[in-house]
Amino acid sequence: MDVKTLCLGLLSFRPASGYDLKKEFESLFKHFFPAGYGSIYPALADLATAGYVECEEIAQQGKPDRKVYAITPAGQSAFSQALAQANPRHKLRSEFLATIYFAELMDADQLHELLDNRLAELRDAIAHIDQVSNGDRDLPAGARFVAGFGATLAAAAAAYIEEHGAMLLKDARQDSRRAKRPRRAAQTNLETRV
Amino acid sequence: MDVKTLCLGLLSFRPASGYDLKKEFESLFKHFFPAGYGSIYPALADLATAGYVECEEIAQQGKPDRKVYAITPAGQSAFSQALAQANPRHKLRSEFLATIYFAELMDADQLHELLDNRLAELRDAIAHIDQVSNGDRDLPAGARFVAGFGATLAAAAAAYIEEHGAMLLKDARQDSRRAKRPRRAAQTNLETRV
DNA sequence: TTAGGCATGTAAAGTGTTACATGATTTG
DNA sequence: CAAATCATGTAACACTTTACATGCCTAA
Repeated sequence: MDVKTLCLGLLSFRPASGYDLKKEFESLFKHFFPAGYGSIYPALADLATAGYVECEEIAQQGKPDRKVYAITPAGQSAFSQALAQANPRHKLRSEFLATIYFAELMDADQLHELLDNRLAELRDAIAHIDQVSNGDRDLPAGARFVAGFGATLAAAAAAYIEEHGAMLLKDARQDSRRAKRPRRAAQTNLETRV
Repeated sequence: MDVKTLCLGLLSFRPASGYDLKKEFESLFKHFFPAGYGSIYPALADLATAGYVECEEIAQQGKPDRKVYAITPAGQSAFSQALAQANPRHKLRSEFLATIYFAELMDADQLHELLDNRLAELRDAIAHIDQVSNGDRDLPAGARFVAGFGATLAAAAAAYIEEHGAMLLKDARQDSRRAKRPRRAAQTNLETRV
């Protein structure tokens, strides 16, 4: 399942332009399947070439034509097949964890910042998901499941960092260049919560 | 932080061959930063060209020379800089969740299989992490944090699927072509646990 | 008047995945 | 006897990311 297939799937709900699709990617998909214009526009062009979608151009004043894509019967069946495909993957690549792995080589301030940033991102993600899923009262079951999944995992990640972040700090280097400055880290979420 | 940088980081602990590094990637990194030979070998070649590592070739009988790479001072400082870099990302791309998003377009058997497969993968991941981290009693703090993080999140994901998987099944299509067969799904983890 | 939203795309660069290619030794 | 482990790498392919390129309208 690549961006192209996902676009096709979204078009199976309703016709949309590339711009519209980008907004959908920004809302729920943002945290588990991000995509930018650079992926979406070429994907739509490919889908049109394959005959899976049809494009209606709507002229506008002062803006480029709005190109609204609609799925075709061929597209519907192609998407069904894609859904039925055996093994959808769940790929994670975390530079955050890779960095933490080398915690002993970092000084305490660096580590603090790293953990705090990640915590902030996780809280933003949770807020974002809540906002998106509360905005739409009757979200379909699939969307609700996905939103709940995302929020739950983000909460678990945040809780883990809060509970276990301290164990990294103990071992971390005290960087002499920084030790004399008042500890900026003292005001962080981490310190106040752990 | 790409595969190249991570290889450099691993070499900062001890010298190793590409084959050795692959094994390290298979152990703890497997679930949050996977890499294959196709990434590792070119990475080592690039690092050597950049002067960040040095290679000692050890002749062997019946096997290609074993090339053991060791980090250089230049490599050490390059890696330190990479660690200090502000914003390590945490990238997720889940075809699993993308598929679930379209749950209403799938029939119940398909969904069951999908959820069960994912549950099985999560349990394997947890078992794998436990095995790896119990194998080594005095794992450094960074590694312990990462292992715990992975196991915790996998457990949270599994729990979420067990608790909320049923809400997808209710809405799912009953596929008439399959309805008459004895329900294979009846023996799954999901059914017995939810 | 400035920032943000609307609206399209292209091109190059960067990365990673998969398949290919080879072959001896050890373990069950 | 078969499968796994040891051991290296290349080449093609796929895919995404980022930067570039353009330009009007609306709301604060």
